Amino acid sequence: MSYPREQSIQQATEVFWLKGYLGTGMRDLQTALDKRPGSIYSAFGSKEGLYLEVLNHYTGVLHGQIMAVANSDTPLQQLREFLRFPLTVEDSAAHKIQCLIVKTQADWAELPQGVKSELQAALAHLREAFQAVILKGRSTGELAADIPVERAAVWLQGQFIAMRTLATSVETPASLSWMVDKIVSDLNGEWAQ
Amino acid sequence: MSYPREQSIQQATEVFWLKGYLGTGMRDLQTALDKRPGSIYSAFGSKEGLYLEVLNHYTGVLHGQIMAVANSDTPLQQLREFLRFPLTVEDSAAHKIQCLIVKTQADWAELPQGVKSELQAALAHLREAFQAVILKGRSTGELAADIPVERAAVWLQGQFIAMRTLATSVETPASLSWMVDKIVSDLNGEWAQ
DNA sequence: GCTAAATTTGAACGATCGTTCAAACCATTA
DNA sequence: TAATGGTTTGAACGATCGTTCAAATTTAGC
Repeated sequence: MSYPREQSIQQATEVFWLKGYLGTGMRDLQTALDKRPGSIYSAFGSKEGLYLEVLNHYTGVLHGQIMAVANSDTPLQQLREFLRFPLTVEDSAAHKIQCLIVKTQADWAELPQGVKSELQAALAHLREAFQAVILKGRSTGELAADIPVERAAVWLQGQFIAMRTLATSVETPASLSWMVDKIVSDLNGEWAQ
Repeated sequence: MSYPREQSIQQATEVFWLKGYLGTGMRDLQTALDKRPGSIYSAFGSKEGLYLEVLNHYTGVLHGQIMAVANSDTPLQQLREFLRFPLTVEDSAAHKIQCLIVKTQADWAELPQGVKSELQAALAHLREAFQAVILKGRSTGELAADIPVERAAVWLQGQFIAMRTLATSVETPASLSWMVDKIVSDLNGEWAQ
């Protein structure tokens, strides 16, 4: 009984990811989920409620991917693959290059309070995962022992945003893969205090 | 007679910058410009037409700022100040931290074609300015002679996006000013081919 | 097979969207 | 003063927005 709910969340994710929170209408969602408005409202309460579930699910998956990087034996090597992956999606899924969280963040002033706070929480949650990557890299020796962990985590999140934003505005995202190497290289660059 | 037009564009910029293209309604604009719908439509044709003028004006100003960096004698020093500046805006203007172009880019799938192409052009135009900064830095010796110019320009645009996006989601943007130093330092970091 | 509870349906609501246009207004010239 | 040409006005349009809810349908228990 809660299986179709999971399915609805995935279909809604597709729409929100493509059109954004403001740009997605209830009628888009009715089409995507093949459900009438009353069903959606009885299951999720509101457009915001549905989006919050989408966002939480999305964040959980992304967090899991980053933690898998952190938990590997060669985190920096895995980080490379994690960063490179979105550059390789086919054209038909080009909207998936940009992170759903960053995309929604852009509409900040117009978002309902519930979405705002959940976005903040999602960003903080992912930052923890990036921090775990840094810590693990330090323990495997792939990163210098004196790298400032919190700053590096923020910075890494920034590089993640930069690459994915640039990639959305470029014809062949894969041509940006040199940036992955620069990110990893700069991680071991200067961190002057 | 075209002075109030300039003024209207500036007032419209404020609204679009705060609320985004989708989030801004004609009624928001009517209030901000203190004009009735007919006046706005006779002057700008449509919401899209007004936004295009806003975007072009905005891009021109930003381009000018970056070119001023490129034309200075110490471009890297000026780049520092250019990058640091948005981190110092007062709370009431927090929406000005994020670049209007990047903000609008996030709504890509929902934008009218005219806005899409103008956004692409704006990004390319600014990239040229960043490229001029790199070239000048190379010629003053602040940058290594063998730095890959085009890649560095793209990368610099990415760092610009990263910093401003991170800064919008942080309580005290000024606390990110260490990132400015890292950007300049990484500019002289590895650019392995 | 019958009943009760849970779920789904889809027409319809009021609000707001971008936009239009006849009428009112204003400045300039005759 | 009267006529003219350009602006500005603001009520109103059709479309779409998020949402509601009584009725129809499906499901579960006996």
